[in-house]
Amino acid sequence: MKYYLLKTEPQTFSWQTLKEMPAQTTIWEGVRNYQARNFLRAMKKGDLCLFYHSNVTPNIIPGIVKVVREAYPDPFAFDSRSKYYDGKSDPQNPRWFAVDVQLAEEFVTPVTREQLKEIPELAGMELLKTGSRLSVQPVSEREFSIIRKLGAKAGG
DNA sequence: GCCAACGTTGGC
DNA sequence: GCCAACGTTGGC
Repeated sequence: MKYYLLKTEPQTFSWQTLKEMPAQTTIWEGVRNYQARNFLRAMKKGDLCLFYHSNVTPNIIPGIVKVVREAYPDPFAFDSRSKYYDGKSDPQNPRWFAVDVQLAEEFVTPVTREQLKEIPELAGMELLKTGSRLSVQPVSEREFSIIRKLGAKAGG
């Protein structure tokens, strides 16, 4: 099993919205960066992802989602009305992919970026690197387990 | 293939 | 709102 982190701006797609989705499941679409795309394609059913809210104060991880459908062509890339439309993506040879994820675990206490920065073992995390913009990124088992424990702890 | 210009991301 | 970091575009 592998671990990842998925970034989303709450104004685009929030944890709350996910909770209200049927079966608390959503397509993870709109990834338009090749490196992020490659991580999406590497995901296997059952892999777990930290759900990260970027571009908001505070930045938090409210919980964990799991991959319930492995990578398939991102339908939004072919929809000319979508902001994620990419005319250069050929349906016969799709350029962009999506996965489906389902809410797996809601943290008792959302984990904040501030908290993460205080933990020496997390200093190497991609998320915390200056200028990191990768919206889909791998997380080590160790990092994942530390963050999961933080979230499970009542009172932060 | 280089690289300047430009647009976007995202923490602060 | 600022701006550094980064990815992409396109002229040459």
